[in-house]
Amino acid sequence: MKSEYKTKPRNLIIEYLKDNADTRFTARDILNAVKDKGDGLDRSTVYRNLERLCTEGKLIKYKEADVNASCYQYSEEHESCREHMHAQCSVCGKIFHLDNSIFKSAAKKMMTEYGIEIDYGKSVIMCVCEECREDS
Amino acid sequence: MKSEYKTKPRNLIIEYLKDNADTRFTARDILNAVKDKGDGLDRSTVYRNLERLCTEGKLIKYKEADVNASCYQYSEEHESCREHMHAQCSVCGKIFHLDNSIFKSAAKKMMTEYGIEIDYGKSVIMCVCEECREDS
DNA sequence: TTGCGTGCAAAGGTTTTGCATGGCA
DNA sequence: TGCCATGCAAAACCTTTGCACGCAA
Repeated sequence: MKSEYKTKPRNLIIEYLKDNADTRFTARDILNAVKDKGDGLDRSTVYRNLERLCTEGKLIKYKEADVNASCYQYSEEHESCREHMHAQCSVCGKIFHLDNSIFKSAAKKMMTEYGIEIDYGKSVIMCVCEECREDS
Repeated sequence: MKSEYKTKPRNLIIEYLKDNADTRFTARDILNAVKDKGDGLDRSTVYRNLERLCTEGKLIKYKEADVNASCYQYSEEHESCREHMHAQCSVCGKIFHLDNSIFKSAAKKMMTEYGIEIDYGKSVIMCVCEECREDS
């Protein structure tokens, strides 16, 4: 891993991530937010930084059926997002970090019945959260 | 729903779907496959047909983190792919249709611990299948 | 004949890449 | 000074759309 320099663009991006922890956002969201603050930032810089953060495991990258762009999600509390499963509300997009123990029984059955082994870090279960159920 | 015409391009696409049931593919995969067979087919025709098949519920459309293009999946046997969960091998892309009963315990815990309700039809659990585990 | 489907071309959006410049350590 | 990161521009992709033409029923 290359050493890392602290630069203004990078700080702006990190700042955005911290302000938007546990929600989904796209590269464009970051660009717009930074622009609204009066700062400038180039697309390629955003993409390169997001890419790096993903490689370092600090960020999750995924795609949603209804969204053209890649979505990202950052979480300060969860260092090991590659090791547990996530659930996402298909209405509001909120993300939940699921404890692997929940799937103990399911994992066993998936292995015996289908011969497959869960890849927890890459799995996202779609769901509807409490708030969104109440709203409807 | 408009009435449906049987055309050569549409047949080529359907043929591809049947030859590639239960695997993921992109619009480009279809274009390439058809081109390799010596036939011609336009991008827009492929997209329009895939769109229609999705609307009719005969095809599932989804996106993967590592793949830029939309992925599709067709299954002859499973009419109700919107009602059960799927698992996909992150190595070879093979898709498995999971019986919802497997998640009985997990679903209960997700509800009590996180207040979330699984959306089976939209969920895809990433996994590694038996063959791919043996290969590595 | 009617109207649906196709091919073509163009456009819009996302993401990547090469390169020279600028800035951190 | 020596790298690393940035900005800019261009290009590569994916996907959608308008339109005229062709073809199935």
